[in-house]
Order: sequence, then C-alpha cells, then structure tokens
Amino acid sequence: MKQTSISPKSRYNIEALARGLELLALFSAERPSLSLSQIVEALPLNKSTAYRILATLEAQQYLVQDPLTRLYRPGLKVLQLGFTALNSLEVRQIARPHLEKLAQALDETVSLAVLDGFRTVYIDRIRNQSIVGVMLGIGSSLPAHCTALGKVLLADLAAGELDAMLTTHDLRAYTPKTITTPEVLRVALATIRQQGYALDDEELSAGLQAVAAPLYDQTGRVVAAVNVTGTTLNISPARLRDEILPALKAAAHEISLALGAAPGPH
Amino acid sequence: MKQTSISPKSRYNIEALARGLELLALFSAERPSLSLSQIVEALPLNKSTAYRILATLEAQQYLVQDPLTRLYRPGLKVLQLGFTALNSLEVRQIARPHLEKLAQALDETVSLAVLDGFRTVYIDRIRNQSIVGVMLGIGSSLPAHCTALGKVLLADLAAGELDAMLTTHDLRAYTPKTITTPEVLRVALATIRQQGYALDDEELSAGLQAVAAPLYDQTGRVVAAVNVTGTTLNISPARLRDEILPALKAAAHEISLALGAAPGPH
DNA sequence: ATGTTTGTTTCACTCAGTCAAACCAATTCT
DNA sequence: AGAATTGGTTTGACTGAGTGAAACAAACAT
Repeated sequence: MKQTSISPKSRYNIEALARGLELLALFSAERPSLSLSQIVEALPLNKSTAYRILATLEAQQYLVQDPLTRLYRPGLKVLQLGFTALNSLEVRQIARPHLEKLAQALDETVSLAVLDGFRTVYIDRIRNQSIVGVMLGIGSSLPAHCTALGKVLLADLAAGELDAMLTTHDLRAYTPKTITTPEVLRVALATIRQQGYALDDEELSAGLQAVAAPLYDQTGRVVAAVNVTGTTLNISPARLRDEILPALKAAAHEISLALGAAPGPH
Repeated sequence: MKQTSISPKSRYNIEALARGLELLALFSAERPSLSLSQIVEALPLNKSTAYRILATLEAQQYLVQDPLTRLYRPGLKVLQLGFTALNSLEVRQIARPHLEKLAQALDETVSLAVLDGFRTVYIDRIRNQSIVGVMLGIGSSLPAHCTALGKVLLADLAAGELDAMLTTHDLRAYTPKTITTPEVLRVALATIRQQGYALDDEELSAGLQAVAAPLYDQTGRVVAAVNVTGTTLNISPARLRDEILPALKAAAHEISLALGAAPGPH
C-alpha cells in the first residue's frame, strides 16, 4: 500500500516478531486450526523456527494446542484482544443504537463497515430473523467493488488513492452484474458520490440486494458506511425507494451528526 | 499434565516475539489506545525497542496509529483474528441455538463461558432488553470464584488443579457475600458438583443474581457453562426455582447431548 | 526564551534467533 | 514383521538481528 521507498518506518521491522505475527494471521475462518507441518509449508519458515514461534505463541496464550491432534488454534487471548479492538472503534459504539432502530423499523438486516485497503470489513450487524442473507461474521471482509458498502466507502477516496487501489487489485466478477472494469467503477462511484448512497443489485451474489449510505465525521471524511440488505424476493424496487432508502439516509445522517459531522445536505 | 521439570516448552521461547505479544496485550477495554511513552512505562522495554516493536506491529496491521495524536490502537487484523478465534470454538456454534431458545423462553439474558486459568471468559451472550445487567462483552473475563459460571467450571477441576489455583490466586471480595476463603469455596464447589448447578446471589455485584449449569462433552469433562442472569428485582427465589432452574438445566442437558456427552442424570 | 516531554534516529556490542541436521515416535506400505 | 514415510522434537554452531544508551528533533508548557 504505502511505498515511501526511501525511509519507511518498516526499516525498523523486527523480523522475529513479524514472522510470529504472520504465523498467527494464518488462522482464519477456513483454517481455524493448523499443524506444524501445514504451517511450514504455508510460510517460508524453517521447521524448528516455526516450532519455536509456536511455542512462544502458545506460552503467551495466543495459541492453544490440542494435546491429542497436536493441532494449534487461536487462544482466548486473541479473542479478548479482538473484542477490545472492536470496542475501540468508536464509530461502532455511536452507531449501534441507531442501527438497532433502523433494523427494527425496516425489519431487515443492517450492517456497519469500514474500508481496509480495498476490502470492506464488517464491524457490526443487526440481523433480522430471515433464513437467507449474508452469512459473514463481524471482522470478516469482502472486496469493496462488489458491495454497496464498499462502493460508498470507495467513493470518498481521493483520486490518487483509488488509482493506486485499481492498479493493485483487479475487479473480480462474482456474478454477471459485478463491475469489472475501472472505467465503469469510476463512473459508478461518481454517481454514488453525488446521490449520497449506493446500490448493489446482485453484484456479489445472485438474489442479494443492498443499499448503503456513508457516515461522516468531524473532518467531513467518510469513516464508515451503513447498509440494509435483503433478497430480491422481499425487497421490491418500490419498497427500496419509498421506504428503505429514506430511512437509511435519515439514520446515516443522524449517526454522522452524532459523530460530529457538520449538518448538511448529505 | 506432564512436568518434565527441567524441559518445559518455554525453553524455546523467542524473546523478540514474546515482547511484541506482551505489548499487544497491553491494549484492553480500559486502555484502548496507548502512546509510546505509556507503553514504555508499562513494560520493561527500552524506548527504541518499543518503538521498533510498534513499527512492526503497525506494518502488520495489528496496530494502527492515529497520525494526529500518535496514539496506537488495535487494528483490523486483530479484529479479524478475534472472530476466527471465536468461531473456532465449536461449543459456541453448537450451543448458540439452544441459548437463543432459552433466552426467549425466559426473557432473560443468557451467557456462555469457558474457564481460562482462574477466570471466567464469556464467549457468547443473548441479551434481553432490560437496562441493567452485566455490561461485560464477549471476550472479557471475571474471576471465577464470584460468579455462578465460574463456580460451575471450577467444580469440575481435579483437586490438584484447584489447589494450584487457590495458592496462586486470592479470593478477592467484591461484595460482602463473596466467598473469600478456600475452605468455604471447596465446600460450595462440592455442593455444586452434586446438585449440578451453581447460584450467584450478589457475590459479584449487589443486586445481581445468576444461575449456571455445566456443559459436558464426549469425554465427560465440563467444557463450558451456561447461565441466566437477572437482578434481584425481577428474579424472585420462587421464579428461580420453579421456572428458571428447570429450563436452564434442560437446555444445558440438550447442549451437552449435542456436544456428544453420554445421556445421564446431570 | 527556557525547560520538559515525547517521539525518532544512530550505532556498536553481543546474545538471541536461525538453519541444518540428527533424532524420535507414529503411521503406512510391502 | 521390517522398511519407508511422515510429522514432531532437540541439538549446536554461526552470525546477523535485536538490543540499550545516548544523541537528536519536534512539540508543548511555562
């Protein structure tokens, strides 16, 4: 991402630590537990080095090892940390009650997300009881170009930032409707910027629809976004326009105010 | 557990990594963001060493630095990891629907926890809408001796394990009703073990009541515990005995079965 | 202006981290 | 059964990565 070629802070990188953190980051929803050998083949580490890293992570309770299978998985320390991270996001704290209100009023699932590079990271969600819908948990992420949330967040980037993103990430197609070219995306973002919301009509997954609106803070920058999701079945274009969109925009505006944004025609 | 007294795995400890992890663990709900100097005074680290560790953690997205205040706070990587940790706890996955059912039936807050050393760590919770109640989030922890959950979990420890705990942790009093001596605790745990549930009558906080029941897995060990909490106002002794306790025990039994425990008179 | 605090950078010394390779214990194959 | 394979644990020697002291810079308070 940032390439201050000559004097990056990364000059201070301490390798033993970096390796340990990389190892830790190997664990994911798909690979919740790993063996020493899996780790060694996934990372360019010597077996004994990996072993020592594991021992250290385990001693610190960042990992626990199942004594039978010898498999490692994230420990409670990680959990604990994760939640302090979550709670340190003040956007979330502030937005929470408004999201609840919105979700209740519409009886639909409402989510809150921030941008991390070119990815949309979910940081909160109030679900309705419908069976179908996004199954992604808090903390997980999706490419930004194919979600309403992502597009709203991208729309506020400086031109240069967006350019950088577009050269390093390609716009993978998830459905026939996914935006796959930089040109089309740029146009879409311009529209979104002026209309103050974004739509996702089956760009990520067939049958899935979403509307998202940006949240502004004191500085006038977009710091997060809220969306309402539903299936093509229970959200008609009419309902979306007449009921959902106004409620969403109102909620987003309220939250922005609570975040200290100047009242204005967002 | 095996104690090859002079050959603990900790011999493999790699210090640079350990220090980094300790630094990371400094962040908590109370101290969600820290400056370099705060860190240096909290840990036995040289300023420049701490600086390098911070740089490394930041490069790996484990921390982010507010460019204005220079304060560091946990990054999204940590969040992400935290949730994979949470989801890797299969107890939680399995218990979830039963907890929801229980919470709905009683219209009270229901929590799920595991034991970590001498602490009770909350790993899930379904809240009711009442204003008062435990304000602790998932991932946070409390001393085990003063909560119903904790006592249920302690009750299953081997005598030796409990002894070890009691010598290293003292039983801090949170209210006049808190159990503060090992002898009393041992007696209480024996009772709990045979009756299959634990009560907490204002042992942690005045006005707060809880009942907890253990969850068993295939091996017959207690792996987690469920509880129902409420205030002394809305939970009468009668209601507790006649309505809540039976429902709780039934739910716990169901979950245990789902975890593969042998059906039996728990 | 002057002192104080906090963050950044440099540098020389040495010990911590690394890799290769041996070792051991289970599995699986013949 | 023995042989071969796989995955985990342990050792030791070499050396560069990590360390602390101390100088430097910038921000802040007085």
